[in-house]
Amino acid sequence: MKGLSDIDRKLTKRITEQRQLLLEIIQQAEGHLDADEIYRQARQKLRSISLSTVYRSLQLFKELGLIEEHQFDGMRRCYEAMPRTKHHHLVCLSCGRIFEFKYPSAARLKSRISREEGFKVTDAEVRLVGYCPDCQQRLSGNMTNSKENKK
Amino acid sequence: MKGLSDIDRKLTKRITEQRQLLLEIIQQAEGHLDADEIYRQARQKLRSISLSTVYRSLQLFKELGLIEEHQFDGMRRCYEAMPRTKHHHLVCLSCGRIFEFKYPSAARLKSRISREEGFKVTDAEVRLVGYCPDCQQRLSGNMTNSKENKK
DNA sequence: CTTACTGCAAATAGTTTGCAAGAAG
DNA sequence: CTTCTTGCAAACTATTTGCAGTAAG
Repeated sequence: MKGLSDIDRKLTKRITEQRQLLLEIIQQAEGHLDADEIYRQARQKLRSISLSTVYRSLQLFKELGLIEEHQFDGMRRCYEAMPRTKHHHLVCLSCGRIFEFKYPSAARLKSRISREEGFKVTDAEVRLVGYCPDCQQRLSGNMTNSKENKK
Repeated sequence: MKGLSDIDRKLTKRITEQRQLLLEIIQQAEGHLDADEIYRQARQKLRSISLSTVYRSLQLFKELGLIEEHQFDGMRRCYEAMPRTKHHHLVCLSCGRIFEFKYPSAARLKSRISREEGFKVTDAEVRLVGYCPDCQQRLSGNMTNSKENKK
């Protein structure tokens, strides 16, 4: 016991090879990666890395505000480097890919609800689901049901 | 084999005591229930019902368009009777309760994205997170961390 | 009889945790 | 040496599946 209160604990975060690598992978990625994809990519550079390290690092990055975590209905969680500009997501029900779009009006909604409902809104996210141009084409052409891609 | 193609199978859905009970519970509920809560409520009326029946019925109701499934980041899935009027959700980060609000502009966004991006948008959902009036009060008053309620 | 539905137990998927060893300050 | 981090294996949680028995048409 050194006289430190509970609040003061966990001060020193080390920059390890693993963490550096993982963060790099997330930041280099154009899109959104799930834990397993990050793990697979990391193993190509650092054979010995473990899945728990991935999960623990993601947790840490989240706390530090370096990345953002999303979970779209029914899908596994995915991560992206903290975006400089706020955006929203469009999920394709067929191929599972995630697209982004801007929607500045969300800020207005946020303050409206805060004002009208007394709810302190910390974040507003708009999620659209549907079919991307590619999949619309593919699905109309042949009847092959291709829903199992991202399983 | 009766000459039925794959598409023709699974035609007859039976109305069983279990299904009736489960649907009733969901429809009577004011808010959103998760599978386990539905299970617990169902057992009070029908002791022998099993959790897998609950899951299988939820699946069925979803397919039939009788209920809607939601999954808010990190939380377990929850269900509500198919709402007559479209609404969106506000999740309290402290107590986990889910509130609803209307946002007609979402329809406009939906058609805008369809038009501009060639994405066929089937649904638009706005999700706000933050702190409900009750929790704001409670959290400012005393420092007792009450995040574990809904765990 | 044939098909649908159920409860039970076992399987899965994704994620988290305990622990002992190792590396950093 | 004290604290932080890691890999491994085991634990956990939410959900799904296989199966044999039962009920319904």
